[in-house]
Amino acid sequence: MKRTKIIEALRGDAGRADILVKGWVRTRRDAKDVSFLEVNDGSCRANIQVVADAGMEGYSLLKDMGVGSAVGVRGELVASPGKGQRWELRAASVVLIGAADQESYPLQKKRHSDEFLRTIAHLRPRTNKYGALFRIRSELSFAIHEFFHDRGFAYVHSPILTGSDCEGAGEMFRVTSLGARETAGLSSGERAAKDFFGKDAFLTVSGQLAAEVFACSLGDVYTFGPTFRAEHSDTSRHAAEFWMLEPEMAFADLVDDMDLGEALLKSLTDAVLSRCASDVELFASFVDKELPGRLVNIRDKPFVRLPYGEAVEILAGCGQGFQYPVGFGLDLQSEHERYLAEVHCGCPVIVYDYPKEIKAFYMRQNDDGRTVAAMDVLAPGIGEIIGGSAREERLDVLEARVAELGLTMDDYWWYLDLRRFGSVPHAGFGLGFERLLMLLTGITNIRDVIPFPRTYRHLEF
RNA sequence: UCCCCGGUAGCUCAACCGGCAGAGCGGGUGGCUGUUAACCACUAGGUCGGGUGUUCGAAUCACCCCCGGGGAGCCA
Repeated sequence: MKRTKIIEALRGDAGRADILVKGWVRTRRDAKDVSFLEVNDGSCRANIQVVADAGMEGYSLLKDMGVGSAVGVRGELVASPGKGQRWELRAASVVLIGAADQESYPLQKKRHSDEFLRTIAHLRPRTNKYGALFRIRSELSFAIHEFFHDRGFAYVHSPILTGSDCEGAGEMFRVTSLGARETAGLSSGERAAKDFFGKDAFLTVSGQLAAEVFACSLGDVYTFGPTFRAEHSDTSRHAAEFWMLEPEMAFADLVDDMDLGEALLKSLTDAVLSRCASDVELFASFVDKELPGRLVNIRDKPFVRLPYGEAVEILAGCGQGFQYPVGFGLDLQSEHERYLAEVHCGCPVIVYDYPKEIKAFYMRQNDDGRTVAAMDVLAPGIGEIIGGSAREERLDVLEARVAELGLTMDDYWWYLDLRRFGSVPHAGFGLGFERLLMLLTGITNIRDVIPFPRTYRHLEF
């Protein structure tokens, strides 16, 4: 007999004579001649209540069906006479699929701390909170593909391995197939020549350059995949491996870029609100009481758009005592970003036209000669959630900027070729997927929104 | 890398000014005629993160180290 998923069993409007449910026991309550099993199979937040009467086939197995054990239950789905659930499964027979030793099973019925659950990342998805979280993560990934697919964007698989050591966004992990013995005594150049690719190889820090290439051929594209940073950042918002979404549009300017970013965030927020209502409710109850209001706010209220110069004036004149100085040419600090989003605007805010000194070389220079067409979306509680720009498509301007900064583009002849042959204005942005999840769930530590977090000094599981 | 807070039973935490190591939950055993993170009774369970020092006496005070958390910088 085929198993019925619990989400399916609980969704109907009628009882069912004979179904088979499989899942893990969340708790068991025994009375003298009847036992109640709460079984969860991960398909939804809700458990199904199994009622097992003495004398039922397999009743003697019940004593081994403790918390965490895997069971199969066949029986009749009937309206529940008890409070707390609409349907229950009146068991005709039960089987023990996989026992869980009660003395050593680490999950208890009661709430655990996030810190403890991180030490058992292989079991934490079996808890209500992490089950809900990882269902949302999955739904959100799907919603991203839907959003772009509906708009005619092509999904580009940017490479994970790269031979370029300055994609422009931080420290990189070097990849090698050589052991210590094979490299002993070699210079770095000799070592690179002997290595797998005949040159140094790294894990990518961004798919942007590949996205630009494909935008300048397929038009509208996006990349969505893992990226890697070897920075020694040890904070609740940084991981060494994280997922990044990077759309890129040809024939587009900064306004198009901002429009896309705002539409994307609104669409994804709506998707989570409408498709994961029960899971969102869990986060509203146990993680962040203000979550539903914040999500509705993101979905419904137009984002404020603020030129960097105005943002600086607001910060300088607001009377707030900031720890770091405010002034044109200085980068916005966390405290400034949060003031703008949380206090001044009360909703996500897009700051744009930043001084060129504090932004990357590839960003398109504005006519004022001192700013670039860059934009950051700052979200309440999180800070920067999106960072993007129009790209410098004018070869001479780009080369001048590269020279000015003392960079070398030797490895990027192909990137410059985009500006040599049929160059077009184009724009895009990067969105940190984990940070988006934090924004949409209220979870405050990045290690708790990724299945197996990789952070500085931590590589478990 | 810097600043702050913490580490006591499997988990979450108490232990006041230095004086016998505690509770709830979880586990085990037994009980209970429909329970809702059930309930009742009994019970097992400790290198007080590690080291050094001060003291008649250290979970408690001092110093060093390890680990965890929060914040900052950098960023996504």
